[in-house]
Amino acid sequence: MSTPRQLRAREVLRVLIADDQALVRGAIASLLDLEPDLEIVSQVGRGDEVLEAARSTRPDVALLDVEMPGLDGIAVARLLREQVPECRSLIVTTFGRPGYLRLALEAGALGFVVKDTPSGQLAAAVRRVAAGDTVVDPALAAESLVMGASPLSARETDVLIALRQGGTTAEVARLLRLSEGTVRNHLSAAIGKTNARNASEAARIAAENGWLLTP
Amino acid sequence: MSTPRQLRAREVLRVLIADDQALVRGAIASLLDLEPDLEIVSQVGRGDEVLEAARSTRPDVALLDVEMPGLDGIAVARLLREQVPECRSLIVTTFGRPGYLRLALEAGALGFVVKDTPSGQLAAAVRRVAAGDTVVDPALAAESLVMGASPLSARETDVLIALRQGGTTAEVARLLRLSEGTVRNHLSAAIGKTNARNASEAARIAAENGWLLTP
DNA sequence: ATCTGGCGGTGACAAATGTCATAACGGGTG
DNA sequence: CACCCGTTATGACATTTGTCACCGCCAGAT
Repeated sequence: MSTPRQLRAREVLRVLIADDQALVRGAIASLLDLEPDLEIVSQVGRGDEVLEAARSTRPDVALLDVEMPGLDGIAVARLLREQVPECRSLIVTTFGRPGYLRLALEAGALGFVVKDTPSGQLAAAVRRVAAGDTVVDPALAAESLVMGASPLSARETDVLIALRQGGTTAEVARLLRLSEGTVRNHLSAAIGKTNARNASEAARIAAENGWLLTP
Repeated sequence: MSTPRQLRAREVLRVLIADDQALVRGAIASLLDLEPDLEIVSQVGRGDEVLEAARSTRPDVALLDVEMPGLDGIAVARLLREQVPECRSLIVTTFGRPGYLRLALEAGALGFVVKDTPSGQLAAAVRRVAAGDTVVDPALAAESLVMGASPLSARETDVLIALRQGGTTAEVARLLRLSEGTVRNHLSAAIGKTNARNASEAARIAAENGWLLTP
């Protein structure tokens, strides 16, 4: 039934895996290695190591975690699109942040699945992305539509990001070279837009919606 | 090639896997299935489904994620210890919270590894736990010693937990049936003990240290 | 029985945070 | 050009949050 006579060069799909948790990375590799038409050609644990690995091992598909040290998976997808365009990106992430999906697609990723999709479907997603189809988690797609894009302005986003790292507003002001009053203004706007009741809740809500990635 | 003539009863170790992320769960299963002496007898995605699965499938070792809906992995380990004592527990967690380790050992878990240990070592950890040895991530063990037990009183812990769910102190007070002033006092104490600069930072620090699990 | 120390609680006070009005500046857009 | 929007900034003000002194309770020690 399969077609042994079609001796295309593209019979075996070369796959790169990027995930910061070694155990998960190895486990996914062993899962995909069971498929005869998939070959794991590279495994990396940091976002900023993907590009070099992709250049040297020429994968057809890159499985990218979003949360990684060095560089997040969405930024990596953007780089791959520009510099290694023959490698398609499939984002595989822990949290179903609706905003991540939109950013990922804008960054040129073809696929987006969350880590609690059935493990049997991953190989199928890889094949479809390799073929040029887009693969998107349906539940997340729906949520992403209602949620829409981030309502936060660029500066408001910066302030929330800084707030999650340094603690107080005074420190945020110093970090961003702003006056304290300005920081409070941005925070007040962000609190209103996120329907939060204080700054830390606003930061939490924004993070949960995937609005704190620099686009 | 395998050894059909060595018909020992204990030749194959029966393993249960509990993790809320289906993809990770399946991937770990396929990783361990490569080992001829390990057999995956059960996979569950919720903490409160483990006990029933353990009773019906009689595993030798249970791999338990800490973060799970229904019941956290440490509480599950405690239950297994009491009600299915022949099943040893191995905690496999995403975050290396030092406090988790201590709680896990107190709950009767024999092993504790974080998800960024090399994937090749997982099978070895399973075998050692099955044999009754304790397996602990060395880096985490050292950190756990310096960190020690939680400095927070029971009530302070309650307040921080409530703060992470409801937003403002007023809501925390209503949730816990306390006066607002009392909540502020507990928070002040917690802020001092954690060297934080405001309540939300204290909550974050306590969570990162694994001090917010009800022991 | 009395002392003592930790914990939980109350109220007063100080400091930080959130809100609002206002204004100047620059970049786009009609 | 006039206009709108985002950014930065200031000052005034209400509210929330953090700190502290003090009190009552209970358990263990003396």
